[in-house]
Amino acid sequence: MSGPRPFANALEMLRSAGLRPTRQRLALARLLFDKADRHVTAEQLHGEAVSAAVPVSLATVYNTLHQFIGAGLLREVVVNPGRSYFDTNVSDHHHFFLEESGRLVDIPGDRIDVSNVPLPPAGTAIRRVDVIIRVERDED
Amino acid sequence: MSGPRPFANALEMLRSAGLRPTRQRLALARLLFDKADRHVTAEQLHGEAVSAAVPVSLATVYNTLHQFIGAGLLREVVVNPGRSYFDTNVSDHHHFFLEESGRLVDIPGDRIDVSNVPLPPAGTAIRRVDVIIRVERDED
DNA sequence: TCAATAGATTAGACAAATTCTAAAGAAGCG
DNA sequence: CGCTTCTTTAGAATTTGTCTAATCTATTGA
Repeated sequence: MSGPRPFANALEMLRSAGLRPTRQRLALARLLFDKADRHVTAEQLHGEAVSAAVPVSLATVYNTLHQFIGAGLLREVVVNPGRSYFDTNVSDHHHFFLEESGRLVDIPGDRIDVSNVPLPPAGTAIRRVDVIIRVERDED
Repeated sequence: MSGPRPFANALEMLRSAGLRPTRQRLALARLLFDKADRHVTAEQLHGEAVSAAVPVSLATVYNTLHQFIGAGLLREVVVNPGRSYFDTNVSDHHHFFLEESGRLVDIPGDRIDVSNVPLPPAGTAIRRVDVIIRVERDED
């Protein structure tokens, strides 16, 4: 759905990112990338790690998530004030956001067109375009 | 830039919204709407009120901002985890976000096209489409 | 005008998410 | 193995925003 994963396993992925393959980082990488594209919060991921009997603190989860973002392995999605989602899909795409449930749904980049974009303010260059389509329960 | 303001003054605006025109709400409405389109945080607005010798607590600033949102006088823009911007422009439009400075710049709705939007997930309806163009300082 | 009342404001406590700090632990390297 | 560097961690601190209970104020109608 978002192209082949570039890494055969977590160890290789961490090595390529220049991050020491510690027990915590290996476990978090597996939790994040072994399944399909995911949108997780730090608390969620920490809960999964604890459930999987991986000894890891919440501070380390935050550290690791930010290191993964820095390495381009992960993307942050901001839809809600006061809570961040971390998206394992780093290809070009956008999101539906279901406000009631807090769920994010990917929209592949080629399934939506953003065109006629004006020039960015003087002295700046576009880094990323985020389209967030906020949806609500349909009264049927 | 965003059409004529629908209200001649703050008093009339609050009345139409069914909100008692208290000293605090009147002052905050003037700070927000007397100038051109603005993007402010709650802390910023509180600071402005205090500077203008308006006695108002931060709690009231938050209450008032949310009441104004409920009345359709204001819109919340979410671009940064852990901080909300309140936008006095409620017409159809989008934003450039300058990450380094935290500044928002309006993009009129008719200056950008979002097309070919896929159907929302079953049982949901689109409430709003937000386009956030993240820009960074251009290395010239 | 004035008292009654419904609604508004406030200080300060509280809450949630995230970051920081300083100390202890683990990796990598010779 | 021992040294050095990087990592993890508990817990404190920070930040943003909300809640509570008491006080205050706008409105209303006699």
